[in-house]
Amino acid sequence: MQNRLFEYIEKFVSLTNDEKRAIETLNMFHEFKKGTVLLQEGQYSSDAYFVLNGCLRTYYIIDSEEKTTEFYTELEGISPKCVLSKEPSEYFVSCVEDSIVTISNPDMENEIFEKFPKFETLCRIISEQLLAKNQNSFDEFKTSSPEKRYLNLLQNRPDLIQRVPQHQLASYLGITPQSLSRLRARLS
Amino acid sequence: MQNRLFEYIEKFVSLTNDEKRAIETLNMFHEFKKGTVLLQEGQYSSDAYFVLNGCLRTYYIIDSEEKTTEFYTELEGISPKCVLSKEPSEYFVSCVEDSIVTISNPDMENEIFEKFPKFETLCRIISEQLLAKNQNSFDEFKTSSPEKRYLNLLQNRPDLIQRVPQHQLASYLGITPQSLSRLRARLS
DNA sequence: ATCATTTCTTAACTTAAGTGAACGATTTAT
DNA sequence: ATAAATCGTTCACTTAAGTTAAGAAATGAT
Repeated sequence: MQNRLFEYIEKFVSLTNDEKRAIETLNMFHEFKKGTVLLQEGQYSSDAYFVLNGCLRTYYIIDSEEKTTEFYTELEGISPKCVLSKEPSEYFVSCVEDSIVTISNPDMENEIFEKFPKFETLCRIISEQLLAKNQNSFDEFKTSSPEKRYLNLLQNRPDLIQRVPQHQLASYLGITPQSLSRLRARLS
Repeated sequence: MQNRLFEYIEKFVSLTNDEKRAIETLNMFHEFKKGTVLLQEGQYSSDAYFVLNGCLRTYYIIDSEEKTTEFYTELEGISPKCVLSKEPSEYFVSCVEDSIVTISNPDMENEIFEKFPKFETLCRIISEQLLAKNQNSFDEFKTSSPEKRYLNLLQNRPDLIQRVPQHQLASYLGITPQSLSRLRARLS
């Protein structure tokens, strides 16, 4: 699993053995069972998650209904809003599957940044890319109908449709589970 | 206008006179008339924009219809996707009002980063914050009905409803201009 | 100032999403 | 293994959004 992390990082910057060792000593690797809640609504937390294996999801509970807003699979990371805002979290993070995840926090990051400024460059680049990607997803969402969004998902993340329960997918698509069920029936 | 930029930056990091002068020599300040198109669909560009005064919007043309996805007003920045992807832009950027804008590009940024590493920290922090903000907006969008989204907008960016044409607001809310018109009638 | 274009609203109609409820199917807990 | 809870689908009904069209209002161009 370490290797998977290093390979990911080396898509952006090269790593010396020293740097790899520095990462290893941080002891960031954690394993969780399906259903484990990593972050609760209302909780203060400074933890960011990076998925090495498995699947996490973020969801709100609104009018006692779960509203899933995002799924994070292999090599995707979540830096929850509450980490930056330092306010209680508005949403939950939990494991859709058994998952292997790294957990880090700003203190660890700053420590690494000081020793190896390269990592700050890494984080800047990744943030910029995630922002562009997120903006793009948002644009696609705004400019598409639920049906188009579902077809899009089939194209771009077919794995999600397999590994994630329908009712979680539904709110991810901005609709009710019933509508998704109908939509699927309509398409076949 | 320079001052407005410095004040913004100094919300994140303090600036020495040296650093201010370095920024000034970059000559980033530009003034545009309402309606000016800064970026065309299909165009390659490495320019990022930061609004000091006025309002920019990003929009797609889909089936010969304009779909507005975002508005950028005072102290908001756009780093178009095509700058990072190095592919032709999928969308347009134009001025909703007469606007004063800084234009920068990765070369300028890297030059500054080398001289003043502090600016890379600045950019990382801003990216991280924008990402969190963008994710939050996306979440709100997904979990709200068009009506709720409109009411939200009234709350959070009432200025936009004044300064921006209805039909541009409509696609920003993910609906047609007719639906927005109806929705407004319904609410009063 | 006038004309042309664009924008906003309204209306009638169609289509799809929300809602509430029911019923197997599946999963989870004991 | 069995009961309980959750999940996915279907149905009938309601509500709202998409679509097409038309006309009034506002804006922009000459």
